[in-house]
Amino acid sequence: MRVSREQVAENRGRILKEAGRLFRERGFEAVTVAEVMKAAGLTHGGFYGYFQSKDELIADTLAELVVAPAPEPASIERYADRYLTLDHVADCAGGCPVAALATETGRQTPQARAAMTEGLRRQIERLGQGIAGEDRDAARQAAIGSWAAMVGAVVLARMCDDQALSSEVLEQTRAFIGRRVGTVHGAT
Amino acid sequence: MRVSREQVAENRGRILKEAGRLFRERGFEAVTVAEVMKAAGLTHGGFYGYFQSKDELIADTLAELVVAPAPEPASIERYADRYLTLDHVADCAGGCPVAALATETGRQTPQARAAMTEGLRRQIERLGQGIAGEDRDAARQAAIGSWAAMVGAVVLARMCDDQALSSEVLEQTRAFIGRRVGTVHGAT
DNA sequence: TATTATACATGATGATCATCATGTTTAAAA
DNA sequence: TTTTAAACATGATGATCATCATGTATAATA
Repeated sequence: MRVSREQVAENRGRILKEAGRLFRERGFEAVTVAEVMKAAGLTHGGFYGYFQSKDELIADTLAELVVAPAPEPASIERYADRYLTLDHVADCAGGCPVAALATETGRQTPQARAAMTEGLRRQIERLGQGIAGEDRDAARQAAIGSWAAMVGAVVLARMCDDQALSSEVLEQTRAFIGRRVGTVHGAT
Repeated sequence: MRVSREQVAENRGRILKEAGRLFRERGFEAVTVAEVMKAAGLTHGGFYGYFQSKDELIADTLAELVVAPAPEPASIERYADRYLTLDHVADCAGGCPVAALATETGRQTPQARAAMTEGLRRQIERLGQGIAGEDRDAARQAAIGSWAAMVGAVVLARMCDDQALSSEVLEQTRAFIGRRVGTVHGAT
C-alpha cells in the first residue's frame, strides 16, 4: 500500500508534531515509538522508513520545535505576561519545549543538544531585541536573566503540588523581571 | 546471612545516597533498581526489603535530598555566587536536586511532588531571610525571582553544548539577580 | 545455647520496548 | 500499460526491567 509523495510529507509532519506533544508531556523516555506512530495515525512498523532511530526522531522533533517559532518582536514584559501563566504551566504538551525538555536534553545525543542550543541563541537574541535603548550589553543581560527566570519559574510551578504557591511563583517572578533597576528608582 | 541493626541502617542510608546521585545524574527512569543496589554494595534482591517499590525509593530519596540541607543563612548574592558556576553545572550528581529533577518530578507520585514542594517552601523562606530590611514582601519577591532565575540558568547551562554560552548564561544571570536584589532596600 | 526471624543473595517471571523481517498494495517510472 | 520500488501493516526478536520466589546464614531473642 504505497502512498503519494504529498501523503508521505504530510505523514512525516504529523509524526513530528505528535512526537513534539508527547515528548513535552511525558519526556523522551516514557514515550514509545509505537505510541508516536499511533498518534500520527500509523502503526509502529513504518517508523524506520522515516527515521533511523528514536534518537533521530528526538533530535528532529527538537529542531522543529525550537527553530520553527516566529520572530515575536514583543517586549520582554509582554512575553513574560504570556509565558508566566497557570495556563502555560498546565499546557505542558503545547507549551515551551525548553521548560518541558531542557533537563532531559542534556542527556541526549549531540544533535539534540545542538538544536536546543541554537534555540537558546535565538531566544536570547529575540528577547534582547525587545529592549530599546543604546546599551546593548545591558539589553543582553536583561534578556538572559529574564529568560532564565521565566524557564525556572515554569519548571518550579510545574513541580509544585500547591496551585497557590505555583501561582505566586509565576506572579512574583513576573514582578521581579519587571522591576526597574538603576539610579532613578533605586535609591540607597 | 542476616545483618546487624546498625548495618541495616547504614545500608539504607547508602541506598538513598547512591540513589540520590544516580537519579540526579541520569534521571529517574534511566536508573534501574539493580544499579542503585549495586552502587550501595548490595544485590537487587534485597531492595524490596527496604522499599515497597521504585516509586517509594524516588519519594524517599527526594525527601532526603530536599529536607536534609542546612539552613544556610547566607545572602542571596552569596548563595548565587556558589550556585551559578560551571562547577555546579558539571556536577549534576552532587548538585542541586531541583535543577536536576524538578521537571521529571512533575510526573512522579504525589509523595515525590510533595517532598519537592516542601523543599521549595523552605528554599524561598531561607533565601528571603538573606535579605535585610523592613519590606518583607519585597524580600519574598526577590527570593522567589532569584531562585527561579538560578534554577533556570543552571538548567539552560546544562542543556547548552557551548561552554562559552553556558558560562555567559551563568554570569549574566548572576548580574541580573544582583541588580534587582540590590534595589530591594531602596525602591519606591 | 537453642530457637527464631530476617537481611539479602541467586535466580525466575512477565511486561515493555526498540528494532528488524516480510508481505502487500499501489504510486511512479518506464 | 507494465514494471518497479516505496510505504507501511503485521508479526517477530532479543534486551531490559520491576518485581517476586526461595534458600541460607546469622543476629536477636528466649
